[in-house]
Amino acid sequence: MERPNANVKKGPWTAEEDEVLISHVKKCGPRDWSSIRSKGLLPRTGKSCRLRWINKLRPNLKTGSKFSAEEERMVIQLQAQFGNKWAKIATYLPGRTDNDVKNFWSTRRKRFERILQKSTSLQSQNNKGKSPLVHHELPEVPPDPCSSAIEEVTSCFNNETHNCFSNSQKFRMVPLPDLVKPYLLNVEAEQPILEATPLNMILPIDSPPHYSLSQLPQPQLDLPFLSECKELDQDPMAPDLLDMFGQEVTECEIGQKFFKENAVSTKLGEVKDLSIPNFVFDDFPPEMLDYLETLTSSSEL
DNA sequence: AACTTCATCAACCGCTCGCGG
DNA sequence: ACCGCGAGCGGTTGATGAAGT
Repeated sequence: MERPNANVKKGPWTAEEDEVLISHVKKCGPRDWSSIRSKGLLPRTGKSCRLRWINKLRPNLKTGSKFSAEEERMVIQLQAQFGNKWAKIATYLPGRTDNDVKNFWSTRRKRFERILQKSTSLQSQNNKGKSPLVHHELPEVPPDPCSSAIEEVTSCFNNETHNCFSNSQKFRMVPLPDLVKPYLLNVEAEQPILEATPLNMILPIDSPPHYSLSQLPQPQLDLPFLSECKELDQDPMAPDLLDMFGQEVTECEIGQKFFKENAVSTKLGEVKDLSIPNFVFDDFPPEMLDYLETLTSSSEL
């Protein structure tokens, strides 16, 4: 058993340490991590050894190569589907680790937040002495029965005043592709920067190839269906559910498997999972979440 | 050239989960 | 049922280099 803090080395790995670790894995396989230290092979914790193997030494890793546009799209879609389940997402991206995906996502999140911050501070500067930005200046979008709640949330996210509670029919939209390439946001523009983006337009980014359900990459590991999803699979209600809520999924062409893995309901959590990266919701005040819950539960099955 | 800002990556930490005793 | 342990996961931090000013 490992004794904590007893002669444990931390920090960057050396080539020699890598060699030792690789030869351990060759001998014993990628397991028994803690024995590496207990046998005196390396002064590293089992945890550290495992991480080093998973993230750097494992064969067929795409180390050093940037995420392709395809991979970026996959991450966006899968994150919207699974949330921050980086390990799970990584199984759909050959050669990528959970750490890679996590780093990728947090980089974009930070970038987006920074741009949003710049954007709002610029707006408040521009609005000094003027009447504040009001909704009638913004593009008006007819409510969509399927996605209005989501669009509304999206619009609220980009509206620093959060006053969309009182005017739910007019939207200030965040074009979600900019979550991927937020540098496309024109923060200098005086005019309303963002145009309404219907939800079904969100996914195509930079003329992407179309995924079909069968084309979507399979995970590298077998991910068993959740039991409730098996039930869903056999549930005679399932076609109706697909009609009502699967539309977004099928339009997004995320894939039947994903859909099945996430029990469908109109609860807020699933709305989150199906549509918008979770961080969009992170800073919402509780009343907004309650409000969304109300919106979604009004069409409860 | 010096400084700042930003992006990327590697690694650690704390927590949870599952398993075996 | 409980406990201890190892493995795995997600969040976070720190180092480093590139790009911008």
